[in-house]
Amino acid sequence: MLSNSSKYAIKAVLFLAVHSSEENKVIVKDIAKPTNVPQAYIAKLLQELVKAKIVTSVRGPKGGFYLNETNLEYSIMSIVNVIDGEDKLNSCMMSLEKCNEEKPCPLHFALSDSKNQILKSLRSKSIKDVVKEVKLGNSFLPL
Amino acid sequence: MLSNSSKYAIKAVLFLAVHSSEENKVIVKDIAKPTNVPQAYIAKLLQELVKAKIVTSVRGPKGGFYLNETNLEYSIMSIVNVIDGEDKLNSCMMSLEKCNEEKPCPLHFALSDSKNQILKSLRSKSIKDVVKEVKLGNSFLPL
DNA sequence: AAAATAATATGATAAAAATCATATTTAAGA
DNA sequence: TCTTAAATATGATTTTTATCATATTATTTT
Repeated sequence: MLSNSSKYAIKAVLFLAVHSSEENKVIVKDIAKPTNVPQAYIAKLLQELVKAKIVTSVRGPKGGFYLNETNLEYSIMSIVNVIDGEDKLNSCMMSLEKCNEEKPCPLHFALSDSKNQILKSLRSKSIKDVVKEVKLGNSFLPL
Repeated sequence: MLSNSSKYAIKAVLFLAVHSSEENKVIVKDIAKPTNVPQAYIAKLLQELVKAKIVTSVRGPKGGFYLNETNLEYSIMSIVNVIDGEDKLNSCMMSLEKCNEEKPCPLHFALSDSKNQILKSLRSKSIKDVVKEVKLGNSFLPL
């Protein structure tokens, strides 16, 4: 459902959301280690996120990555969309072209409600929301 | 979430559930075509399903695949378990080792309820149940 | 201006998943 | 018993995904 790449990207963004700011940028190495993601790999994903304006970067000494206020407003879904593409999550779970509400496939009712709920959650939850929960101690970040 | 292989396997099994019987066996070619699955590929998956006793096979002329009464009792989940392995679906959606109810990861609440619901559906729905729904016209089989 | 430090761009390699091909075994029917 | 039609076993190839490596560009500091 979520690709490895998406999971990595989410991890990196959440890490930045909690640990970075414009005054406190974080370099790839220091994102890779605590999130358990190969450095060169996360570097590549971060580049895509920067292009999509979900993450902010500054080159050179004292440079690094951070999330600004605008970045924090993005939804978790938007991260997935950038990395895996828009349609990936939106299709029938059996990958059946012809499946729809009028002609549902045999697993449609078993799966689609729950899947839609997942989509809704990912769309409605912003990065900022997640940070809030972590700060309140409702969820945890050993990524 | 579901691998391509699992989706193919489910398609093949559902096709057999509706179109086969001991008196009316179906050969790979005639499973591959209507389900839109490459023949050599589905043949391999069917072998695994036969080993797991979810599908019955007979070799030689007049041979082929079919589902007997026992086969029909298996759940959709059991197909997935055979093809993708037992744990695949049971792990945290972020693939975080340390995520659990006491120390939930940031996406735990957003995702785990829905995911558990999907698991429950897949576990409780038998192949026979699906056939019933198709026969009642509640769902459709152009796979 | 030069040196150092960081991201960025690009592409190579490795691993996994999906797909294809072929020889072997089994059972039916002539 | 021989031929034929089917599954089965095995492994090769291709494609996709994941991972690694390196040269380039931008920015700060000296």
